Amino acid sequence: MFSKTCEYAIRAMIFIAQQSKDGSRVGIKDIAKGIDSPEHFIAKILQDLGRKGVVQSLKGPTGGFYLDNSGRKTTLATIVKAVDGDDIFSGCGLGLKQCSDKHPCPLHHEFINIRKDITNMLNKTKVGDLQEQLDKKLTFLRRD
Amino acid sequence: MFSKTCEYAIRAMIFIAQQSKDGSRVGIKDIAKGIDSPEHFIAKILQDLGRKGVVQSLKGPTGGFYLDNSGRKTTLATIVKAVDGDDIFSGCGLGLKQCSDKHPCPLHHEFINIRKDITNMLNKTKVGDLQEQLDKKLTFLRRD
DNA sequence: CAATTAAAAGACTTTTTTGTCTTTTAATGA
DNA sequence: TCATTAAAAGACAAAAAAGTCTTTTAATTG
Ligand code: FES
Ligand code: FES
Repeated sequence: MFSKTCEYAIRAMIFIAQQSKDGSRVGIKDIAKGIDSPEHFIAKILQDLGRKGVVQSLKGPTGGFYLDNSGRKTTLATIVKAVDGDDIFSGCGLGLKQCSDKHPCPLHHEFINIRKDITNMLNKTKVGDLQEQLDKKLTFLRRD
Repeated sequence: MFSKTCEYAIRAMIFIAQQSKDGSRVGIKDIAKGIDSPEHFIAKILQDLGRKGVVQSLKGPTGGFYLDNSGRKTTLATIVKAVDGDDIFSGCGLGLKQCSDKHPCPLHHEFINIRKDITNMLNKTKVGDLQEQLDKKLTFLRRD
């Protein structure tokens, strides 16, 4: 469904939202531990998201990654598009070069419904909402 | 969603169902052309499906790949499982080692609905059904 | 301003996926 | 039986994804 990179990205964003909700910042090492990902790998992913304006960061002592109130409203769709591109939103399920109603693949009519559901879900789900459920210990970012 | 290998596999199975419906067989070259895939790559994929009993084949002159009436009832789920494993049927959407109701990731409750829809779709869709729509030129296996 | 801290940048390696090529095996039919 | 045909098998290569490591840049604080 999503690339590993994208899975880590989503998990990291939720973790950052949680850890920075009081206005503080969270470092790469804590993020890597918090979401159980390779430290240098998630660093690279977040730097990329930083350049794209999806996450904010600050260097130096007391520095780290954080999300402000507007960042907490970021949807999963924004993250997925930034990391994996928009294949999942508009690509053909059977790998034809173009998905098209006029020239549909055998799976098209079944697939577009699923694709629409995925799109809706990603568009409506905000990082902040997921972080709130995490705070209530209703969900988890890693398996211990 | 699916690997390239799996996309080619599904397209090839539908093409084979179409070309062998009169009891004849279809060769690798025709399959590769018919679904616009690399010839040697789809050969390897089909040999794999052959070993797993998902497609039938015969060597020598007049040989090739074919599907009998029972093979035409093969579901997409069978093909996807044979090629990509069952990650899409039971894996966690955010990459946790295990998907679990007791220890859900932040996306779990949204994700399981989509996963269920995908599973249902793959379970109910048979190669033969897709082939019939292809015959009526309602759908296509390649872009020209 | 100097030492320290932490992200940014980027080179590099490993693994997986995708794709190619050659040789072998089996079936057919003249 | 022997030449031909076509898949099976398996080695090999290229590209992409995933992961690691080192050096540079920027912010903070004493
Ligand atoms: S053409 Fe394949 S999903 Fe639309
Ligand atoms: S735990 Fe992530 S989808 Fe179920």
